[in-house]
Amino acid sequence: MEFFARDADIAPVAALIADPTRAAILTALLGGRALAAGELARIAGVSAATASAHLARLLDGRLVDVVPQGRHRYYRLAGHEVAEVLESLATISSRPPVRSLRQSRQARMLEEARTCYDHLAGRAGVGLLDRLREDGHYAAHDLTESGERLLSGLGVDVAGARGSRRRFAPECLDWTERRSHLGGALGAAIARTLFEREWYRRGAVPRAVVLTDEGRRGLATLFSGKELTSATPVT
Amino acid sequence: MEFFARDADIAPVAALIADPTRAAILTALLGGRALAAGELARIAGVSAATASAHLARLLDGRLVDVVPQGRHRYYRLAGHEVAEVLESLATISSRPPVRSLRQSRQARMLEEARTCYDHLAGRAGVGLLDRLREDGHYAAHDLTESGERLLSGLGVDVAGARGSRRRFAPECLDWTERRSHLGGALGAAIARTLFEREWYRRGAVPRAVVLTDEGRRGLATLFSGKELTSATPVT
DNA sequence: CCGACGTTTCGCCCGTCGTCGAAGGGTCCT
DNA sequence: AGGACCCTTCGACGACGGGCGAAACGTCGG
Repeated sequence: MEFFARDADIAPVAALIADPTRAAILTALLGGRALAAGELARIAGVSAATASAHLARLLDGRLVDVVPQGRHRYYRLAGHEVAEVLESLATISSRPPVRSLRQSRQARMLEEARTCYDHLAGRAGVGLLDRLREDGHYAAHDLTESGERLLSGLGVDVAGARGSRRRFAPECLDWTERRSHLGGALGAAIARTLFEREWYRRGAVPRAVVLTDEGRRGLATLFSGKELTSATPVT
Repeated sequence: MEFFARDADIAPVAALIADPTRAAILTALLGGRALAAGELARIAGVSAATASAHLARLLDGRLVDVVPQGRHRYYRLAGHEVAEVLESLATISSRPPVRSLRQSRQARMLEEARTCYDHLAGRAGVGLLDRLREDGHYAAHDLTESGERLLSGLGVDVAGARGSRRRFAPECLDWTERRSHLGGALGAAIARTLFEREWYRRGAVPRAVVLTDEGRRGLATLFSGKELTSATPVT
C-alpha cells in the first residue's frame, strides 16, 4: 500500500516471540548478559532438549547470536533492534514496565552505574574495562603485570581472586552499553575494594551505585590524571 | 529479575501478531484509517467468518478498537503503542522498510507533508488544522463563521463541499503525527485550492507534496503574519 | 414488513508446533 | 584414556488453533 514502510512479513518474527518458552528466554536475555543454553532451559522451566530446539529457531530467525565457549554455548540477543521489539511489546502487555518519571530517572541511574551480580556494570563498568585495556593493564582475559601491580596497590585481592574457583577475569556483555565490562572473581574483588574505599556507594535504588567525590579523585589519580570519561554521575 | 523492565507477559501479545492473517489486518490498519470488517477480510484474503474471528481476538487483546456505524463495524489500532510494536517488528523482519539514504530522505519528506487520499496530511496537514482551530475557524467538526469567510475568500469551494455526500469536515487521524488533520469534502476542497494556487506542489515521490515559496508567503498572510510553524519544507 | 447486506456465531476438519526421553557428538578435567 | 558434563538431534505423542460453510443476528431501504 505504502511505498515506504512496505509490508514486511512481521508474522514470522512475531511467531518466534509468541511461544511462552521462547518469550521467557528472550526476556531473560534482555538483561544483556549472554547466558548458556542450560541456564536458559532452567529459567524457562523446560528440558534441555526443548530449550535447544527453541534456541535453534531463534538463531535461525536471527533474534539471537551464539558464542561457543568450551562446552558451553552462550546466547545473547542479536542486536538492539531485537531488544526494542521486546521492550515495545512489554509496553502493551499486561504488567507495564517503566512508566513514572521517577522510575525512568531511576532507569537512567542504572544505565550510568550499577552492579551486575557482584561487580560493576553500566557505563562505569564498561569505562573501567576500556581504560584498563587501553593502558595495557588487561589483555586476553587476564591482567598484565602492570595491571596486577596497579590493582594490588589499590588494595584489590588479586591473588585471592586467582585462587578462586570462579573464572578469573571474564568479560561480561552489557546490554545497555553493548560493550563488555569486567566480571568474574576479579570483577567482584575490584567492586569490593571500591565499596570499601567508598569510591562508589550503593544508591537508594536496588543495584544502582553512584560515584563519590572521593571516588572521582581516586580514579583520576589512579589513571595518571586523566579522569574516566564515563564515570561521571547522573546530574 | 530486574526491578524495572519487570517481566511482562509478552507472549500472548506476540501470539496475536504472529498469525499471518492477523498480521495482514494489523499492517493494513497501520495506515491510521479505520477499516470495516469486510474490507479487512478482503485485504487479508480470508472469508468474512475468519476475519471476524481474528478481529474478535484482536479486540479482546486490546490491539484494536471498534467503532460501530450502522451495519458496518470500523476497526482501528488501539493506540500508538501498538503501532510502535508493529513498526519495530518490521525493522527486524525479512523485507526491511526504509533503508537507503535516499529512501529515508523521502520518508522525511512524507512526514513533513503528504497527501492522504485527496487531502493534506503530515505535519503540514496537522499544523493547518491546529491553526484553524486555534484561531477559532474550526470547532466541533465544522467551520465557524469566520472560518467559512477565511476559506471562501481564499477560493475554497466551501458550499460545494457542504453539498457533497461525503462527510464535510471530519478529522482524520495521522499516524506518524498522532494528531488529527482535516479530511472529508472540506479537506479535499482545501487541498485542491492549495494546488491550484501552487502553494503546494506534488513532489517527485508519490504522495509527497512540498510547500512553495509562494505558499509560505500566502499562508503567512492568510494567518495574519504568523507563519505556520509546521509548514517549513525539509532542508 | 420484507428482502438485501454486513457481521458474527457455530460445528467440524486438519495441519502445525511444543514437549519430552533417549541417544549421539564435543569439550573439559584428572 | 576415561568419565563427567553441556548441548544437540531424533522420534513420537498430544494439543492448540486457523480454516471454511451454514445459519443466526442486526441494520438499512423500500
